[in-house]
Amino acid sequence: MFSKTCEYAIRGVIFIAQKTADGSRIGIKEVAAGIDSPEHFIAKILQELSRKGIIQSQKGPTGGFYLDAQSRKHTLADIVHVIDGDQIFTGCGLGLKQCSETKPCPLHNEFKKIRDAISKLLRSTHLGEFSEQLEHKLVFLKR
Amino acid sequence: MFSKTCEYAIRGVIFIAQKTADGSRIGIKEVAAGIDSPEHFIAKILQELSRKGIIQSQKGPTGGFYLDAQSRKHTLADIVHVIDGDQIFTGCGLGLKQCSETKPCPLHNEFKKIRDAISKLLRSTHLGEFSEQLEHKLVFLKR
DNA sequence: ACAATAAAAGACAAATTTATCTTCTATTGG
DNA sequence: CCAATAGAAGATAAATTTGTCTTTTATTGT
Repeated sequence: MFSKTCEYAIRGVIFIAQKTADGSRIGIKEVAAGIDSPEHFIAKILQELSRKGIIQSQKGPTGGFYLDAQSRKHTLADIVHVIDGDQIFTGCGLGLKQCSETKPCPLHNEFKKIRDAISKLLRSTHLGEFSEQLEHKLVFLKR
Repeated sequence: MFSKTCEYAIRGVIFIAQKTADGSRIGIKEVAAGIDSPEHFIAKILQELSRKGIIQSQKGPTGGFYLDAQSRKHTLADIVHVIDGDQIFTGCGLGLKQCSETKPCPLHNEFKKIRDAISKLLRSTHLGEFSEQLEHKLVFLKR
């Protein structure tokens, strides 16, 4: 469904949201350990999300990653869009570029329903929700 | 959603179903041209599906690929299962191996609905349906 | 039996994704 | 201002997926 990179991205951001609900920052090593991912790999991913304004980062001592008020309004769809592009939102299930409403592949309408369900889910899940969850179930972000 | 290999597989089998609805056989070159895929690549995919009994093949002159009565009862789910495994049917959307009903990831229940919709679609689409379609819209299997 | 045909199989190569390692830059506290 | 800290960035490498090429095997019609 998502690339591995995107899976790490979502897990990482959820972890950050949960761990920095009080406005504090969290270091990359802690994130990597928290979601059981390669440190430098998740670092690059978070840098990308930071550049795009989906999350915030701060260099130097006491630095780390966190979410500001604006970021908490972002959705999972924003993350997926930055990392995997819009393939999952608009792409044909059979990988056909020319597939469209007017020239549909044999499964176009069926796939459309599923794509729409995925889009709706991702667009309606805001990052702030994860900060607000009382029971974080952190262990379940590890593989 | 699917690997490229799996996309080719589905497109290839639909094409074969449409082209051999009369019980005839179709050569690998024609299939490759028909779905705009690398010849040897789709060949390997169809060989695998043939070994697993999802489609039939015949060597030698007048040989080629086709579907028998039994194969027409197979579903898209069977193809996906052979090529991509059961990840799409049962896997966690965030790639977590330990994610389950009792230890769910933060998106488990939401992803479950989507997985179920995909499963239902794939399991309910039988290969025979494509043989029976009057208007084949063959061009829409090409990229 | 023989030559032609077409799928099967195996080796190899390119491309993409995933992961690692090293160096650079910004920030903080003393 | 300096040393320590921590993210940013770039280069490199491993693994996986995708694609290509060559040889083998089975089948057919003559």
